Amino acid sequence: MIKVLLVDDQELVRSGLRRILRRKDGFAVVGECADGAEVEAAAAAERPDVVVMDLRMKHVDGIEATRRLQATADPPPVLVLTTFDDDQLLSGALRAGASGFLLKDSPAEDVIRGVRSLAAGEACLDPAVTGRVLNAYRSAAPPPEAAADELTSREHDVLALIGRGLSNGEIASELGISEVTVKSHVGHIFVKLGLRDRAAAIVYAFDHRIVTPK
Amino acid sequence: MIKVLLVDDQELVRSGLRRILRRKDGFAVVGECADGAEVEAAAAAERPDVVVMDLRMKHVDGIEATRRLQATADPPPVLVLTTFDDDQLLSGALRAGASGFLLKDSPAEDVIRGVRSLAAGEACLDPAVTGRVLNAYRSAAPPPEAAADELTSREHDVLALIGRGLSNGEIASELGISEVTVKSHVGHIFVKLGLRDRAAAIVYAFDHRIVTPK
DNA sequence: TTCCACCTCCTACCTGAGGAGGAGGCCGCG
DNA sequence: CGCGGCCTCCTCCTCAGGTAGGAGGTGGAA
Repeated sequence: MIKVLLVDDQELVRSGLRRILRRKDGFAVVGECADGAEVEAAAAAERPDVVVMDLRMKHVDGIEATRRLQATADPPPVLVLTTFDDDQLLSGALRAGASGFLLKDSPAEDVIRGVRSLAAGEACLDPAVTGRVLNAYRSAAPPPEAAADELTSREHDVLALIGRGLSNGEIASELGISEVTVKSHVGHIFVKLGLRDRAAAIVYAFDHRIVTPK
Repeated sequence: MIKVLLVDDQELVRSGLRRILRRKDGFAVVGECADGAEVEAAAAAERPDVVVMDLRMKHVDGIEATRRLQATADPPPVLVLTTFDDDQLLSGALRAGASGFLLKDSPAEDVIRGVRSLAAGEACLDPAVTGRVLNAYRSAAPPPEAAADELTSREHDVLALIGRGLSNGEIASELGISEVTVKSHVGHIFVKLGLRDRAAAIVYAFDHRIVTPK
């Protein structure tokens, strides 16, 4: 039996979900909240296996409620169910610790599947948003540091500092050598990598993961 | 009618998939490959809407085949179907450009759903692996878009081009304005964002996801 | 030893980038 | 209507950045 806590400020939505879950075996709605502020207390009292959470709510929105809930001890997984397919919401919800993200125009069976997945410790994404998460994943954990191997180790050091936006003078004092020497290294880097100026070098450094954003 | 190309070195698996797809309306298996090396040619000949791809194959494995396929013009989406839930495979397949990743112990209906999703331009992940992708997403893409909103839209355009390593002159011709004007915009950007030079601006652009690596 | 790659530092020179300070035109808002 | 923000373009000036061509020192490999 999977215990579910429903969080949505609209009674209509909650009753719809209640109905859907009741029609299937194996689910029990153990509580409902109309406001994100109530979620923590309700979860502590009812110990649900899954929390189904709307995002747009008055007072405390779903993202903040999710964040607070996930900060408690042994929190239940949160399945976000929202009307709006918005990057801000998606990112915010997942970063707040949600394990599932479904759009409200999903068929009822998808919601059922989602709740089951989360109860099993898995995660669940709406197909409509999976692509975007995938893109982030792809660009996120890059394979190795690609082949900038034509560079000597010193040149590599210099390129890394260029990639951080440092001037030749700063690189010089950072490495404890003269600015002239830095210029020499920089020139060699440009020739070897076919770059035109340090702007191109910075872009190269990011593209080849010699430095990474923020 | 969704045209599907099956790629698996085991005839048994292909026939199983063929059967599953034939039982449902709206699917047509337009080709089969037993080797990753054949995929490119088959896709070019049959123009499938979705490619269902095994990973473990002789000669050319599924990841390499996916990579090659995605490098062609207007490639079909690839749904990876594999026996092994392995991080290396997951990461490799997604990075190679796969839009879906399902495990072979998924129920038939999940495969059907996956193919439909991919044909619709969406993506699809097995619940068992979604969690890991989500974790990467969380730790990876901090803010999808931070507030560089103090910039005017034109300044934002200019910053994006700076971030791609362009010179003032190149930005000018790209935007169809004079280099002098570009310099003016650039100066305003520096003041507003507290940057010292264009090197810092490039780093800023990457850090704030105004441009992204590779 | 000789050779070579690398690191270091040098001079001299040229150009793009950035700062300072405006100016004119367009448009939306009070 | 006038004000202010934005976009556009201008000049004059300075300097960091980049090019060109070298020279001396080290250490490892042939």
